[in-house]
Amino acid sequence: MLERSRLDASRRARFAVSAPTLADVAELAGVSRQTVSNAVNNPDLLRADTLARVQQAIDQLGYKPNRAARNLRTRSSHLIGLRISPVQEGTASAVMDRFVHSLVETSGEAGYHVLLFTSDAQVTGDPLAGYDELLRSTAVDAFIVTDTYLGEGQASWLRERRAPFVAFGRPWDDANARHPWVDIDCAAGAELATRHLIDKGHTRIAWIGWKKDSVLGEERRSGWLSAMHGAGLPTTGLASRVEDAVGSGRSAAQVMLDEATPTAFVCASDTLAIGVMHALAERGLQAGDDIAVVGFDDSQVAQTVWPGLTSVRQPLEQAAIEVVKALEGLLSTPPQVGPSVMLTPTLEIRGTSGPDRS
Amino acid sequence: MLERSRLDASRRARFAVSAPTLADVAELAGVSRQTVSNAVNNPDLLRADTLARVQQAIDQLGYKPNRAARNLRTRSSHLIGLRISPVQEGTASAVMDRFVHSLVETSGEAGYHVLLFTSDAQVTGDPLAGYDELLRSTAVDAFIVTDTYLGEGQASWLRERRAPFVAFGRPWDDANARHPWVDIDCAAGAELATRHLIDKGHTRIAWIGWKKDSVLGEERRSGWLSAMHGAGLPTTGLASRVEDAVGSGRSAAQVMLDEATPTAFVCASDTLAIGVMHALAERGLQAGDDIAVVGFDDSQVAQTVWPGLTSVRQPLEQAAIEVVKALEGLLSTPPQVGPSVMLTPTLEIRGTSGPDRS
DNA sequence: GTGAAAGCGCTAACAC
DNA sequence: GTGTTAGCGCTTTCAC
Repeated sequence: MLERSRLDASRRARFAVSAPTLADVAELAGVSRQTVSNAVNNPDLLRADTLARVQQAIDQLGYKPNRAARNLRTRSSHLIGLRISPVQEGTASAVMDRFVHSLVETSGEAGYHVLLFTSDAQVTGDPLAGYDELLRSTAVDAFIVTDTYLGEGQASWLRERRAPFVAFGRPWDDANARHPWVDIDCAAGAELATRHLIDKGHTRIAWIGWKKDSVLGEERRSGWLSAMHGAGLPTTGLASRVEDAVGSGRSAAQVMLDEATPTAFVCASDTLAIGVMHALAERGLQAGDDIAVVGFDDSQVAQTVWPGLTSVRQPLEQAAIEVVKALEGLLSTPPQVGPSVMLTPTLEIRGTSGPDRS
Repeated sequence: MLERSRLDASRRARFAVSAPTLADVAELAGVSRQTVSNAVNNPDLLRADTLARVQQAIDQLGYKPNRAARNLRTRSSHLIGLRISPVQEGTASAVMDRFVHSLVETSGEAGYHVLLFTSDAQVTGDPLAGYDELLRSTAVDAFIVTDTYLGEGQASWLRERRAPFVAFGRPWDDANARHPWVDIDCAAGAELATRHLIDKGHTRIAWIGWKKDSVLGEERRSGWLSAMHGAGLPTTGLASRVEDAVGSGRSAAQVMLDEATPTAFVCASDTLAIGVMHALAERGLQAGDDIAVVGFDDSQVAQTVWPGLTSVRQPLEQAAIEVVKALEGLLSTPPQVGPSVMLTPTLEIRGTSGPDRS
């Protein structure tokens, strides 16, 4: 083992053997440090035999380039920041979880790691504080922005500072946005769900959606609308707009059942769909057999609840792949911004979407 | 604006104005670079007026220390690695999600960021590959290890390499383990659930748990056992051990209902509890009114399913706080390893745990 | 194709 | 208290 007097005591205490450096490899392979660097980063530049010798030294020592040094030199961290928002208790949502996982997996393959942070909006009062800190301290190379339906705050702030970022979610407010984004066509999802019910013979299909100020909710609602109109079916009195909560879905369904006699419900979320199922249970009705229900997001609730909630599933794995692809373009030199990507959801058909038996 | 000819073109292209450095602040404040460094890291060393002058220069320039440079110098990244495992589709589990969020929040307050990575076990065949890479490239200061019930592989591997880590989960296999850990007393959770049912008048309370090779499952089962024994109630024929899947819980409940006539079920997970509820629904029985059911983990499913699944809730927020506390000790100089922490879960009482009406 | 020199931005050690 | 010096480990010119 090489003597490493250059190492300070605290490091020795923490790690038994200090990590080998470029210099160690160079010495062992009998080449200069640059040659080792080239072997790692530009192997094509080396002669085959030199490369082999260096490679062997690298393997023998278990050399890995030191991140901090590389980051300092290249001015990049190969880290991407992702802000996560608080878990919504009492709802069925599960989108972020799956997306984060896919993102970590995909970005890992591209050589990036995902750095999580929270907005601390409740602490500092500024939801952008987390971004600012990471950006100014050059901790991350880029950001992934989600929740774009909440407004263009994040996006415009980042754009102003010329911080590279990719949005998962279209720029709802800003038609002139130039940043790369990936989104899922949730109107198509709602349309898919509605058509499925129409195929099952339903003609009075209700929409339980979110309040009008939710752009996402209006978008999903438009899918229901166009499917209904496309089939020449009535929609009057069949739409309801409420908070995204189980109780809200329940009450909305109760009112709807009394006033509009639908045979099926399409909902903007699994949370609302579960609420509808509660309303049915209260009336002794069985979702699927008596009244059809379709949710949105294919949450764990949809997957496990009796008798299985038919639900629109977002292709989050694919979304993550596209996001990372956009990211790689953005971080290459010169930066390349490809076309934005819109993905189409699928429908997971389960027990709650039975045929019309009225 | 200062002229910054030292900056390379690619950086200028990406960020409009380069980040100010220590030298910029020093120049503006009319002090040396070291003094600025002290102002940031050891403000006590400066005279009040110097500190104020430097601070003003910092604010004026919007200076933030460059992470990479600081990391290189201090040999620490203030990053902690957390391996996430694939999302389990079709189950009700939600533990990791909540834990990750709490961890990000808590560690952020302590000056650490959470770096996510996956094992890529399916790709490389080595579940420890992710750890190895991050460790050898000195990308993280420490790890948070979860899933310790799967064996001591991660822990012993990290210990061998003297990598600092805190485990969320006790060292099941290794009584001699010296690393800090935080865990939740799930036996106490199961006991809590069982006692609650006993208080409700139930005497024939069945256990639907995991297979015998699951240490976690056996631990939870022991809580049910001790509550039953403590109340002098019979347990013979009332325990079942199955896979953690809705279908398994359903079949187990069917068999149990036929053979042992329980009036209540305690389950090792919400997933199994949902399975039990399916079995009840198939027999026209109402969970809560006819037969009581209690789950484990307080998942979104428990929170939203009709009529509300009573479930054991793990104090994950508190666990994250304790983990970060242990981490701070571990990363201080000299490293301090405090006592391990065992937290007690609570019971979220909902509709499925009604009184015995038999 | 390989080596020598320089320096990224910061902080530890020491001089004053 | 403050300034000077040195160097963390790497990559980027630029000679040869």
